[in-house]
Amino acid sequence: MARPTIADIARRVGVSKGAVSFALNGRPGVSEATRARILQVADEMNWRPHSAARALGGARAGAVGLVLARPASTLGVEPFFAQLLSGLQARLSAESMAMNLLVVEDSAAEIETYREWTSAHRVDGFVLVDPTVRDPRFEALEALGAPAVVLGGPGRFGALSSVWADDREAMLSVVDYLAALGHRRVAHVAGLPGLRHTQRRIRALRDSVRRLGLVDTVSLPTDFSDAEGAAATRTLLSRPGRPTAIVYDSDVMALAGLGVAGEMGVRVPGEVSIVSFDDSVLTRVTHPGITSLSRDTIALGGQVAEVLLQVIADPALRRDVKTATPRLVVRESTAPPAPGTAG
Amino acid sequence: MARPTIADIARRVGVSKGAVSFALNGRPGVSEATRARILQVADEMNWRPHSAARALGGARAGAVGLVLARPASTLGVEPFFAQLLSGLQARLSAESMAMNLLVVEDSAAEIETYREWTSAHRVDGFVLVDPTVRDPRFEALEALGAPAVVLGGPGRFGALSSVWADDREAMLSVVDYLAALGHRRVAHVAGLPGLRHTQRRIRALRDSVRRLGLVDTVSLPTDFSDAEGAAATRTLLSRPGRPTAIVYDSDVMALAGLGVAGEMGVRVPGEVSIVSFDDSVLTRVTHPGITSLSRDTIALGGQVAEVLLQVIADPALRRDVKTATPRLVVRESTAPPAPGTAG
DNA sequence: TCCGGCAACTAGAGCGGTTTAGTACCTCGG
DNA sequence: CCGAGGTACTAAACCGCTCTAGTTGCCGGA
Repeated sequence: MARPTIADIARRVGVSKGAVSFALNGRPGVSEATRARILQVADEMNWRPHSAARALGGARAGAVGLVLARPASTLGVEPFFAQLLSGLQARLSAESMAMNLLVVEDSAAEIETYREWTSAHRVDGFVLVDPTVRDPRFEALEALGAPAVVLGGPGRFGALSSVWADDREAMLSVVDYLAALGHRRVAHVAGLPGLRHTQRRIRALRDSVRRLGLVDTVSLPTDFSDAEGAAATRTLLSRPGRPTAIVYDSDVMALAGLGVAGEMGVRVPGEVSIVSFDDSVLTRVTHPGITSLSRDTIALGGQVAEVLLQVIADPALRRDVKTATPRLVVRESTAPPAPGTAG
Repeated sequence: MARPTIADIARRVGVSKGAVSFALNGRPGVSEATRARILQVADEMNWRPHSAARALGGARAGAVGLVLARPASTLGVEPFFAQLLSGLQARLSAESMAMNLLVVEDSAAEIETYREWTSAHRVDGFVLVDPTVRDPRFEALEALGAPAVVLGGPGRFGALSSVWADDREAMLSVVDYLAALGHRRVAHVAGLPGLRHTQRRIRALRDSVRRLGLVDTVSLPTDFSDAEGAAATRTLLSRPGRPTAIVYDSDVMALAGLGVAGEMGVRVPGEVSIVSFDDSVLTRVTHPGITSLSRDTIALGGQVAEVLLQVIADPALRRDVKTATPRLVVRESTAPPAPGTAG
């Protein structure tokens, strides 16, 4: 027998489709005896709901959407997304919610996908990542009236809810640590300049200069690729008055930087200290291990999912959840600067 | 105005719903003039198809499913999936097909997901990865009659189509290269022992012993994690008569192995050569760079998508596509063995 | 002139659920 | 013994789209 429908169950039990629907959805209108009988028959017939039919009636789609406007190559190397994804799904699957994932070219395509999926009732809500400085996605999503959660830093995302970490505080803790070790020339290999968190980190570093009396700090923007991370490192290490410590916005770039230092014969941490803003297996596995800011990305995914579920349940709701600030895990890539270089 | 339906368009143009449906789907039954008018109005009203309604009629769901039964932590570190994903989507999005992704605990949960998504018409077909030696998923999918493509090695996957690479040939090419450099003691840090490709690689290595007159080859299975990769490396390098070359089944493990060698003061490639079975940014970025088998994973994803689309279009079809065998990219982690260690 | 055939369209059933309006029956107070 | 009110159910509309069967009008051939 092909897929059974509630009509099949109704016939077999000898009740109406409506009664079956009530019973299967646990709502009042049927006696306990009838409900039990219907559930038993549904189970025997191996019935499963037809999500399309449900969605048609205006009910939940039973899925959330995540659209990424990042080049595929960038996606590949960062553990961040995979971990975020599994954290999201751990929470979502408890609610039998699926996840629609799409990788697109740019944010225009991303917005078009939001339109299509909303119109098509394909998803009940969206997760947004990588908020940029003047991000057209917020307005578009608000216009669509689709529930959404932004994963980003502090600040406003239109009327959208958010889950955020304090990048500023994290950067300050890194620079405080380096300054305490005696470093005065700290450089920063940043990520995409358009991203909000890149801006926040750059600003936090600049503020540290004044506060801690550092000299000569600089932030070089990159596209997060290993190639640009390596190039930026090469630039920094070739300068007269080279930095004694470099902070990288991602673990892949930190790793690339470590490679460049080795290549140039610059000892780590003897001549330059290295800190990564992201922790992952990569930072643990290298030799020397890389001092990193560590956070529980899987838990972060769970929090995002939680907030999204709440917003889906009550679209009028708006929540802004601050997550734990990443803490610094010290490994072998950081040490006090060599005497004579610290000026 | 809320989301427009084809009925709204029909009313506005002054034709029936059926005519609108014909026009929008590019099928005969309306004149060119009417079709143009309908398309124009649809565009003006910003109409988008409601995929649930389409799926209800028994038509395509407009999505494919990828269910991964891997621990989230393993997922994170390998660029492989992200690249595969983007390759899949590049091809699928040309057909406006979306992708439903789910990470589950084990293959029982995976099979249950296949049941649910098939019943619910949520997807039109599936991509299967990580085929194991006696894999229950093939039978389950055949019973469901769902179109599917297995990404794996040569061999039968029940009646399912497949896209496969020749692991055996790849392993042989690695061992040939190492033997040509003069290595006689080659070790292998393998992946999960239950996976078919792990078995094939182990067998290929064993066969090389006889063919090339190597001594003392060994394959240590792992769970693909950096921890087990490091542990296996430690074991191998502590042995009397330690190997002069180690082949790793993944880039993360090769990286971990490189770290362990550094820790133990074993020079790479002076005292031990290292080869990774997977190429990615990680192998390029380290110092020394790791010699690796390289393949175009994004293109691979495209091929899988192509075959899946064909099988969805004609479920009776069965295709087995062999992909290009990975080619060896030599970097600095391999060299002839030091004199006196090669025996 | 009439009819067959075709192009261009319409009407409406159907997909598998949900939901509302309505009905039959039971119970209980007065 | 009657009617109000609650419970347990049925019938059917409805969601947006597809697709089949039918209808209309026009053209060309005998």
